[in-house]
Amino acid sequence: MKNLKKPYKKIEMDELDNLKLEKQLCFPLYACSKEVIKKYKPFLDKIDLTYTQYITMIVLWEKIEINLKELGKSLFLDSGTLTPVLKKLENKGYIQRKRNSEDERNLNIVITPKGEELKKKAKEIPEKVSKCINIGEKEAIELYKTLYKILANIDN
Amino acid sequence: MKNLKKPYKKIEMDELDNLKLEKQLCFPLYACSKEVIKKYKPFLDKIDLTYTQYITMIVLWEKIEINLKELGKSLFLDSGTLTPVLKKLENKGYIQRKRNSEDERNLNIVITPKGEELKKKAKEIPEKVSKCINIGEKEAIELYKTLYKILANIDN
DNA sequence: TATAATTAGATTGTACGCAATTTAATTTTG
DNA sequence: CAAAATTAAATTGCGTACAATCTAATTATA
Repeated sequence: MKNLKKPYKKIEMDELDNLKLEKQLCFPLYACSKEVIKKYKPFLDKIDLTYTQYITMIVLWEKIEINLKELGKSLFLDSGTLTPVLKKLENKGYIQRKRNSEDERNLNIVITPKGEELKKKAKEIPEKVSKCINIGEKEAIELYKTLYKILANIDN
Repeated sequence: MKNLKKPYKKIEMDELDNLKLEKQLCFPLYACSKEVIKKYKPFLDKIDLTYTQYITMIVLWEKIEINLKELGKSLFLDSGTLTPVLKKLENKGYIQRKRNSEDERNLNIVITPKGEELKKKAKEIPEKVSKCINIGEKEAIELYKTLYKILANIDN
Protein backbone atom coordinates (compact mmCIF):
# COMPACT_ATOMS: atom_id res chain seq x y z
CA MET A 1 0.00 0.00 0.00
CA LYS A 2 2.99 2.26 -0.32
CA ASN A 3 1.73 3.80 -3.56
CA LEU A 4 -1.58 5.10 -2.21
CA LYS A 5 -0.70 8.72 -2.90
CA LYS A 6 -0.09 8.20 -6.59
CA PRO A 7 -3.05 7.86 -8.95
CA TYR A 8 -3.43 4.34 -10.36
CA LYS A 9 -3.05 5.38 -13.96
CA LYS A 10 0.33 6.99 -13.36
CA ILE A 11 1.71 3.82 -11.81
CA GLU A 12 0.62 1.69 -14.73
CA MET A 13 2.22 4.06 -17.21
CA ASP A 14 5.49 3.95 -15.32
CA GLU A 15 5.43 0.18 -15.45
CA LEU A 16 4.88 0.06 -19.20
CA ASP A 17 7.62 2.64 -19.52
CA ASN A 18 10.16 -0.02 -18.61
CA LEU A 19 9.39 -1.60 -21.96
CA LYS A 20 11.27 1.07 -23.86
CA LEU A 21 14.34 -0.06 -25.73
CA GLU A 22 16.42 2.65 -24.07
CA LYS A 23 15.50 1.37 -20.63
CA GLN A 24 16.68 -2.16 -21.23
CA LEU A 25 20.28 -2.77 -20.27
CA CYS A 26 20.32 -5.98 -22.25
CA PHE A 27 19.79 -4.29 -25.57
CA PRO A 28 22.96 -2.16 -25.69
CA LEU A 29 24.84 -5.21 -24.44
CA TYR A 30 23.45 -7.27 -27.31
CA ALA A 31 23.95 -4.57 -29.94
CA CYS A 32 27.42 -3.64 -28.69
CA SER A 33 28.58 -7.23 -28.68
CA LYS A 34 27.51 -7.70 -32.29
CA GLU A 35 29.00 -4.41 -33.48
CA VAL A 36 32.34 -5.04 -31.81
CA ILE A 37 32.51 -8.56 -33.22
CA LYS A 38 31.91 -7.09 -36.67
CA LYS A 39 35.05 -5.01 -36.19
CA TYR A 40 37.06 -8.21 -35.91
CA LYS A 41 35.85 -9.47 -39.27
CA PRO A 42 38.34 -7.76 -41.64
CA PHE A 43 41.25 -8.85 -39.45
CA LEU A 44 39.95 -12.38 -38.93
CA ASP A 45 39.21 -12.74 -42.64
CA LYS A 46 42.94 -12.33 -43.29
CA ILE A 47 43.71 -15.42 -41.25
CA ASP A 48 40.53 -17.24 -42.35
CA LEU A 49 38.95 -17.55 -38.89
CA THR A 50 35.46 -16.71 -37.68
CA TYR A 51 35.05 -15.00 -34.31
CA THR A 52 34.01 -18.26 -32.65
CA GLN A 53 36.97 -20.08 -34.15
CA TYR A 54 39.22 -17.22 -33.00
CA ILE A 55 38.17 -17.32 -29.34
CA THR A 56 38.56 -21.10 -29.44
CA MET A 57 42.12 -20.70 -30.70
CA ILE A 58 42.79 -18.10 -28.01
CA VAL A 59 42.04 -20.69 -25.34
CA LEU A 60 44.26 -23.22 -27.06
CA TRP A 61 47.11 -20.74 -27.41
CA GLU A 62 47.08 -20.64 -23.61
CA LYS A 63 46.24 -24.21 -22.75
CA ILE A 64 47.79 -26.43 -25.47
CA GLU A 65 45.42 -29.25 -24.43
CA ILE A 66 41.89 -29.07 -23.04
CA ASN A 67 38.77 -31.20 -23.17
CA LEU A 68 35.54 -30.08 -24.76
CA LYS A 69 33.69 -29.61 -21.49
CA GLU A 70 36.35 -27.32 -20.04
CA LEU A 71 36.61 -25.40 -23.30
CA GLY A 72 32.85 -24.94 -23.28
CA LYS A 73 33.00 -23.58 -19.75
CA SER A 74 35.70 -21.08 -20.72
CA LEU A 75 33.78 -19.87 -23.75
CA PHE A 76 30.21 -20.14 -22.40
CA LEU A 77 29.38 -22.47 -25.30
CA ASP A 78 27.96 -26.00 -25.38
CA SER A 79 28.84 -29.08 -27.43
CA GLY A 80 26.11 -28.24 -29.94
CA THR A 81 28.05 -25.14 -30.90
CA LEU A 82 31.57 -26.36 -30.34
CA THR A 83 31.44 -29.75 -32.08
CA PRO A 84 31.11 -28.25 -35.59
CA VAL A 85 33.53 -25.40 -34.81
CA LEU A 86 36.20 -27.84 -33.64
CA LYS A 87 35.70 -30.06 -36.68
CA LYS A 88 36.33 -27.04 -38.90
CA LEU A 89 39.46 -26.08 -36.98
CA GLU A 90 40.66 -29.67 -37.30
CA ASN A 91 40.06 -29.58 -41.07
CA LYS A 92 42.13 -26.43 -41.25
CA GLY A 93 44.90 -28.24 -39.43
CA TYR A 94 45.05 -26.00 -36.35
CA ILE A 95 43.91 -28.57 -33.79
CA GLN A 96 43.51 -32.29 -33.28
CA ARG A 97 40.53 -33.96 -31.65
CA LYS A 98 41.17 -37.20 -29.80
CA ARG A 99 39.33 -39.25 -27.22
CA ASN A 100 40.84 -39.54 -23.77
CA SER A 101 41.97 -43.14 -23.33
CA GLU A 102 41.33 -42.92 -19.57
CA ASP A 103 37.68 -42.04 -20.18
CA GLU A 104 36.47 -42.44 -23.73
CA ARG A 105 33.58 -40.05 -23.15
CA ASN A 106 36.00 -37.13 -22.97
CA LEU A 107 37.23 -35.41 -26.10
CA ASN A 108 40.66 -33.82 -25.80
CA ILE A 109 41.55 -30.96 -28.07
CA VAL A 110 45.24 -30.37 -28.81
CA ILE A 111 46.80 -27.53 -30.74
CA THR A 112 49.06 -28.43 -33.70
CA PRO A 113 52.31 -26.69 -34.69
CA LYS A 114 50.32 -25.01 -37.49
CA GLY A 115 47.88 -23.79 -34.85
CA GLU A 116 50.79 -22.42 -32.81
CA GLU A 117 52.10 -20.62 -35.90
CA LEU A 118 48.76 -18.90 -36.34
CA LYS A 119 49.22 -17.12 -33.04
CA LYS A 120 51.90 -14.91 -34.53
CA LYS A 121 49.61 -13.83 -37.34
CA ALA A 122 46.86 -13.01 -34.86
CA LYS A 123 48.92 -11.07 -32.37
CA GLU A 124 48.16 -7.58 -33.63
CA ILE A 125 44.38 -8.11 -33.79
CA PRO A 126 43.40 -7.06 -30.22
CA GLU A 127 45.18 -3.74 -30.53
CA LYS A 128 43.78 -2.98 -33.98
CA VAL A 129 40.24 -3.72 -32.85
CA SER A 130 40.57 -1.72 -29.66
CA LYS A 131 41.41 1.31 -31.77
CA CYS A 132 37.92 1.09 -33.28
CA ILE A 133 36.39 1.43 -29.81
CA ASN A 134 36.53 5.01 -28.69
CA ILE A 135 36.47 4.82 -24.92
CA GLY A 136 39.13 5.77 -22.42
CA GLU A 137 41.26 3.23 -20.62
CA LYS A 138 39.64 3.86 -17.25
CA GLU A 139 36.19 3.44 -18.72
CA ALA A 140 37.31 0.28 -20.50
CA ILE A 141 38.58 -1.18 -17.23
CA GLU A 142 35.32 -0.35 -15.47
CA LEU A 143 33.34 -1.92 -18.29
CA TYR A 144 35.52 -4.98 -18.17
CA LYS A 145 35.07 -5.35 -14.40
CA THR A 146 31.33 -4.88 -14.56
CA LEU A 147 30.89 -7.42 -17.34
CA TYR A 148 32.90 -10.06 -15.48
CA LYS A 149 30.96 -9.27 -12.34
CA ILE A 150 27.71 -9.96 -14.17
CA LEU A 151 29.12 -13.16 -15.65
CA ALA A 152 30.30 -14.34 -12.25
CA ASN A 153 27.02 -13.63 -10.50
CA ILE A 154 24.54 -14.65 -13.13
CA ASP A 155 22.58 -17.35 -11.36
CA ASN A 156 22.27 -20.56 -13.30
CA MET B 1 63.74 2.48 -32.28
CA LYS B 2 62.15 3.65 -29.07
CA ASN B 3 62.35 0.18 -27.51
CA LEU B 4 66.10 -0.21 -27.67
CA LYS B 5 66.49 -0.49 -23.92
CA LYS B 6 64.15 -3.45 -23.58
CA PRO B 7 65.37 -6.87 -24.69
CA TYR B 8 63.65 -8.03 -27.87
CA LYS B 9 62.23 -11.20 -26.38
CA LYS B 10 60.37 -9.37 -23.60
CA ILE B 11 58.61 -7.10 -26.05
CA GLU B 12 57.42 -9.97 -28.17
CA MET B 13 56.03 -11.78 -25.13
CA ASP B 14 54.11 -8.71 -24.07
CA GLU B 15 52.57 -8.48 -27.49
CA LEU B 16 51.45 -12.08 -27.52
CA ASP B 17 50.10 -11.55 -24.05
CA ASN B 18 47.31 -9.44 -25.50
CA LEU B 19 45.96 -12.63 -27.01
CA LYS B 20 44.71 -13.90 -23.68
CA LEU B 21 40.97 -14.28 -23.34
CA GLU B 22 40.98 -12.22 -20.15
CA LYS B 23 42.64 -9.32 -21.93
CA GLN B 24 40.03 -9.01 -24.63
CA LEU B 25 37.21 -6.65 -23.81
CA CYS B 26 35.11 -8.11 -26.58
CA PHE B 27 34.87 -11.53 -25.01
CA PRO B 28 33.04 -10.60 -21.78
CA LEU B 29 30.80 -8.40 -23.90
CA TYR B 30 29.96 -11.35 -26.12
CA ALA B 31 29.54 -13.82 -23.28
CA CYS B 32 27.57 -11.40 -21.13
CA SER B 33 25.19 -10.58 -23.93
CA LYS B 34 24.43 -14.24 -24.52
CA GLU B 35 24.03 -15.07 -20.84
CA VAL B 36 21.70 -12.16 -20.18
CA ILE B 37 19.60 -13.02 -23.24
CA LYS B 38 19.28 -16.56 -21.87
CA LYS B 39 17.72 -15.07 -18.75
CA TYR B 40 14.88 -13.69 -20.87
CA LYS B 41 14.03 -17.11 -22.25
CA PRO B 42 11.69 -18.46 -19.53
CA PHE B 43 9.74 -15.20 -19.52
CA LEU B 44 9.64 -14.87 -23.31
CA ASP B 45 8.60 -18.50 -23.66
CA LYS B 46 5.43 -17.67 -21.74
CA ILE B 47 4.38 -15.18 -24.41
CA ASP B 48 5.85 -17.27 -27.26
CA LEU B 49 8.42 -14.70 -28.43
CA THR B 50 12.11 -15.08 -29.15
CA TYR B 51 14.48 -12.33 -28.00
CA THR B 52 14.73 -10.90 -31.51
CA GLN B 53 10.96 -10.90 -31.86
CA TYR B 54 10.70 -9.25 -28.44
CA ILE B 55 13.00 -6.32 -29.21
CA THR B 56 11.16 -5.87 -32.50
CA MET B 57 7.86 -5.65 -30.61
CA ILE B 58 9.43 -3.20 -28.15
CA VAL B 59 10.11 -0.80 -31.02
CA LEU B 60 6.56 -1.22 -32.30
CA TRP B 61 5.06 -0.66 -28.86
CA GLU B 62 6.68 2.76 -29.06
CA LYS B 63 6.28 3.60 -32.72
CA ILE B 64 3.03 1.97 -33.94
CA GLU B 65 4.28 2.27 -37.52
CA ILE B 66 7.83 2.11 -38.89
CA ASN B 67 9.51 0.97 -42.06
CA LEU B 68 11.98 -1.89 -42.22
CA LYS B 69 15.00 0.29 -42.79
CA GLU B 70 14.31 2.44 -39.74
CA LEU B 71 13.54 -0.60 -37.64
CA GLY B 72 16.83 -2.12 -38.73
CA LYS B 73 18.67 1.01 -37.69
CA SER B 74 17.04 0.94 -34.25
CA LEU B 75 17.89 -2.71 -33.69
CA PHE B 76 21.26 -2.87 -35.48
CA LEU B 77 19.86 -5.59 -37.74
CA ASP B 78 19.59 -5.86 -41.52
CA SER B 79 16.81 -7.07 -43.81
CA GLY B 80 18.37 -10.51 -43.99
CA THR B 81 17.62 -10.95 -40.31
CA LEU B 82 14.45 -8.92 -40.05
CA THR B 83 12.51 -10.18 -43.06
CA PRO B 84 11.95 -13.68 -41.60
CA VAL B 85 11.42 -12.31 -38.07
CA LEU B 86 8.72 -9.94 -39.30
CA LYS B 87 7.01 -12.68 -41.30
CA LYS B 88 6.81 -14.77 -38.14
CA LEU B 89 5.38 -11.88 -36.13
CA GLU B 90 2.84 -11.32 -38.89
CA ASN B 91 1.84 -15.00 -38.79
CA LYS B 92 1.32 -14.65 -35.05
CA GLY B 93 -0.97 -11.71 -35.72
CA TYR B 94 1.07 -9.08 -33.86
CA ILE B 95 2.03 -6.95 -36.83
CA GLN B 96 1.09 -6.23 -40.42
CA ARG B 97 3.53 -5.77 -43.27
CA LYS B 98 2.49 -3.49 -46.09
CA ARG B 99 4.22 -1.65 -48.90
CA ASN B 100 4.30 2.11 -48.77
CA SER B 101 2.10 3.40 -51.61
CA GLU B 102 4.28 6.51 -51.97
CA ASP B 103 7.38 4.39 -52.59
CA GLU B 104 6.76 0.71 -53.20
CA ARG B 105 10.31 -0.17 -52.24
CA ASN B 106 9.56 0.64 -48.61
CA LEU B 107 7.95 -1.89 -46.32
CA ASN B 108 5.86 -0.41 -43.53
CA ILE B 109 5.32 -2.41 -40.39
CA VAL B 110 2.22 -1.67 -38.31
CA ILE B 111 1.29 -3.12 -34.95
CA THR B 112 -2.12 -4.82 -34.65
CA PRO B 113 -4.52 -4.62 -31.67
CA LYS B 114 -3.35 -8.13 -30.75
CA GLY B 115 0.21 -6.81 -30.80
CA GLU B 116 -0.80 -3.95 -28.52
CA GLU B 117 -2.42 -6.42 -26.12
CA LEU B 118 0.84 -8.33 -25.88
CA LYS B 119 2.51 -5.31 -24.31
CA LYS B 120 0.55 -5.83 -21.10
CA LYS B 121 1.74 -9.42 -20.84
CA ALA B 122 5.33 -8.33 -21.38
CA LYS B 123 5.40 -5.44 -18.97
CA GLU B 124 6.93 -7.23 -16.00
CA ILE B 125 9.75 -8.84 -17.99
CA PRO B 126 12.42 -6.09 -17.70
CA GLU B 127 12.16 -6.00 -13.93
CA LYS B 128 12.20 -9.78 -13.56
CA VAL B 129 15.28 -10.08 -15.74
CA SER B 130 17.10 -7.25 -14.01
CA LYS B 131 16.75 -9.16 -10.75
CA CYS B 132 18.93 -11.90 -12.25
CA ILE B 133 21.72 -9.39 -12.81
CA ASN B 134 23.50 -8.68 -9.57
CA ILE B 135 24.99 -5.25 -10.04
CA GLY B 136 24.17 -2.02 -8.29
CA GLU B 137 22.12 0.73 -9.87
CA LYS B 138 25.08 3.10 -10.21
CA GLU B 139 27.18 0.45 -11.86
CA ALA B 140 24.27 -0.42 -14.17
CA ILE B 141 23.96 3.22 -15.22
CA GLU B 142 27.70 3.45 -15.90
CA LEU B 143 27.57 0.24 -17.92
CA TYR B 144 24.60 1.54 -19.86
CA LYS B 145 26.35 4.83 -20.66
CA THR B 146 29.57 3.16 -21.71
CA LEU B 147 27.78 0.71 -24.00
CA TYR B 148 25.84 3.48 -25.73
CA LYS B 149 29.02 5.49 -26.02
CA ILE B 150 30.69 2.61 -27.82
CA LEU B 151 27.65 2.14 -30.06
CA ALA B 152 27.57 5.84 -30.91
CA ASN B 153 31.27 6.07 -31.73
CA ILE B 154 31.84 2.77 -33.47
CA ASP B 155 33.06 3.87 -36.86
CA ASN B 156 31.25 2.33 -39.78
C1' DT C 1 27.54 -57.83 -10.25
C1' DA C 2 23.68 -56.71 -13.22
C1' DT C 3 20.92 -52.78 -13.64
C1' DA C 4 20.04 -47.98 -12.98
C1' DA C 5 21.73 -43.42 -13.01
C1' DT C 6 24.96 -40.23 -14.57
C1' DT C 7 28.01 -38.06 -17.70
C1' DA C 8 30.31 -36.31 -22.13
C1' DG C 9 29.73 -35.47 -26.76
C1' DA C 10 27.20 -35.76 -30.98
C1' DT C 11 23.07 -34.96 -33.42
C1' DT C 12 18.77 -32.65 -34.68
C1' DG C 13 15.86 -28.83 -35.34
C1' DT C 14 14.84 -23.98 -34.96
C1' DA C 15 16.17 -19.22 -35.12
C1' DC C 16 19.06 -15.92 -35.82
C1' DG C 17 23.03 -12.73 -37.98
C1' DC C 18 25.24 -11.21 -41.73
C1' DA C 19 27.72 -10.96 -46.26
C1' DA C 20 26.66 -11.21 -50.95
C1' DT C 21 23.50 -11.34 -54.57
C1' DT C 22 19.09 -10.52 -56.74
C1' DT C 23 14.87 -8.06 -57.83
C1' DA C 24 12.02 -4.32 -58.32
C1' DA C 25 11.14 0.55 -57.73
C1' DT C 26 12.75 5.14 -57.94
C1' DT C 27 16.01 8.77 -58.96
C1' DT C 28 19.79 10.73 -61.49
C1' DT C 29 21.93 12.10 -65.48
C1' DG C 30 23.71 12.22 -70.34
C1' DC D 1 13.24 11.12 -71.72
C1' DA D 2 15.84 6.66 -71.91
C1' DA D 3 19.75 4.41 -69.83
C1' DA D 4 22.51 4.23 -65.74
C1' DA D 5 22.85 4.55 -60.93
C1' DT D 6 20.84 4.15 -56.57
C1' DT D 7 17.91 2.34 -53.13
C1' DA D 8 14.95 -0.98 -50.23
C1' DA D 9 13.77 -5.59 -49.38
C1' DA D 10 14.08 -10.28 -50.28
C1' DT D 11 16.79 -14.23 -51.06
C1' DT D 12 20.73 -17.34 -50.58
C1' DG D 13 24.31 -19.51 -48.17
C1' DC D 14 27.19 -20.14 -44.31
C1' DG D 15 28.19 -20.18 -39.44
C1' DT D 16 26.83 -20.00 -35.15
C1' DA D 17 23.76 -20.61 -30.60
C1' DC D 18 21.11 -23.41 -28.02
C1' DA D 19 17.33 -26.56 -26.43
C1' DA D 20 16.22 -31.20 -26.70
C1' DT D 21 17.30 -35.74 -27.74
C1' DC D 22 20.32 -39.59 -28.54
C1' DT D 23 24.32 -42.61 -27.88
C1' DA D 24 28.01 -44.59 -25.70
C1' DA D 25 30.96 -44.85 -21.71
C1' DT D 26 31.43 -44.83 -16.86
C1' DT D 27 29.90 -44.93 -12.11
C1' DA D 28 26.74 -45.95 -8.38
C1' DT D 29 23.83 -49.03 -6.10
C1' DA D 30 20.31 -52.54 -5.03
